Amino acid sequence: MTDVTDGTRWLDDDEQCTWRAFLAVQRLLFDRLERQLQRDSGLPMTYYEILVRLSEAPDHTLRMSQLADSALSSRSRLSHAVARLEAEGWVRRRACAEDRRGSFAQLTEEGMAKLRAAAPEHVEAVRTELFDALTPAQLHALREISDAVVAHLCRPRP
Amino acid sequence: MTDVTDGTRWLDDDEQCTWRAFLAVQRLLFDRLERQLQRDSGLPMTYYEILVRLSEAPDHTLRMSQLADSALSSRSRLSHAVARLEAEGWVRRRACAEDRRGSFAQLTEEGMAKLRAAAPEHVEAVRTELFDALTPAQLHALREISDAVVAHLCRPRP
DNA sequence: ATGAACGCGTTGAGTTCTCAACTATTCCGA
DNA sequence: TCGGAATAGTTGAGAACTCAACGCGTTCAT
Repeated sequence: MTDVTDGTRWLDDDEQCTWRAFLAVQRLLFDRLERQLQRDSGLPMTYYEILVRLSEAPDHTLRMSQLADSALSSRSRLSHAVARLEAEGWVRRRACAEDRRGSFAQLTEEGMAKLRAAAPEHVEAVRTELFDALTPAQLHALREISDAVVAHLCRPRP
Repeated sequence: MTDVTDGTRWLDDDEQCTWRAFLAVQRLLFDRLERQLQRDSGLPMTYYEILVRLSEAPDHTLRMSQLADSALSSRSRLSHAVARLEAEGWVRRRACAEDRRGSFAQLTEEGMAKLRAAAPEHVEAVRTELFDALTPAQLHALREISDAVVAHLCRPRP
């Protein structure tokens, strides 16, 4: 698996450990946050994320494609998600006059209430599970690392 | 949402940015790796992970519960996953004589071949999408941060 | 002015995941 | 040694996601 004759740039032991530790964070942390949010509020994190982004938009309204971009979701995923959020009464779709292919998603009052109810426990979980584990220096490093990776992933594809 | 009278330890602006950047890494990076592996090898990352852990075990064999622990998977998730891997002929289940509730999962030769075929492109993707974005110092920091979070999450629950 | 290419959003089928319930076995204290 | 609790693993139903295909509106080059 670490044969060097095949042109693959395999990971060395250190890199391997780093990668696996990072993978472990990803699984352990997000499984836990997902579970907390589901148990306490009946929402997957991606749906919560959608409510958050809408709550920050002017008039609590965003074009579907802008919402997909800001929630880092595929169009399809967002469509399915908004369908459920609409059925629950937390989001409403509105037609777009300027571009009649498009549509708006708008957070309803009930949706805003739902978000307000869900937020405290979720934020508390993020804090206790992640932030409380790290020193201020580590938090700062995490910020820079994350920004670097995001920039790298969003660069024009080579 | 940032009302301080309710006892919730809200995130300040800096923390908010850190959290969102980290969340973005999680979504962008793992969506991409997942997609690459699915496209090139027809495997979800969690299934790939299972094959990896088995390949590292003595006799390519592990108890289901050990496998679940080492792949950071729930029992149920693992059961479903192994069912598919077995149907593909990549894993075989074996009864456990010492504890007749238990069972072993063993990687087959075909499973090993599958893993060998899938690995190079996946490792290459991990390298180009993550490692190439970071300086050696950042990689080192990422390792320490990840270890700290994992230790924090695995500590005896308070 | 027209038609091809593109963009927006949705849909349906199939896959993977979660949760809760279940069987079967083992452990352990009285 | 008996019986309840704990452990191993599986199952099925339902939720969420992916992919590919689609319908319809817009854009743009000719």
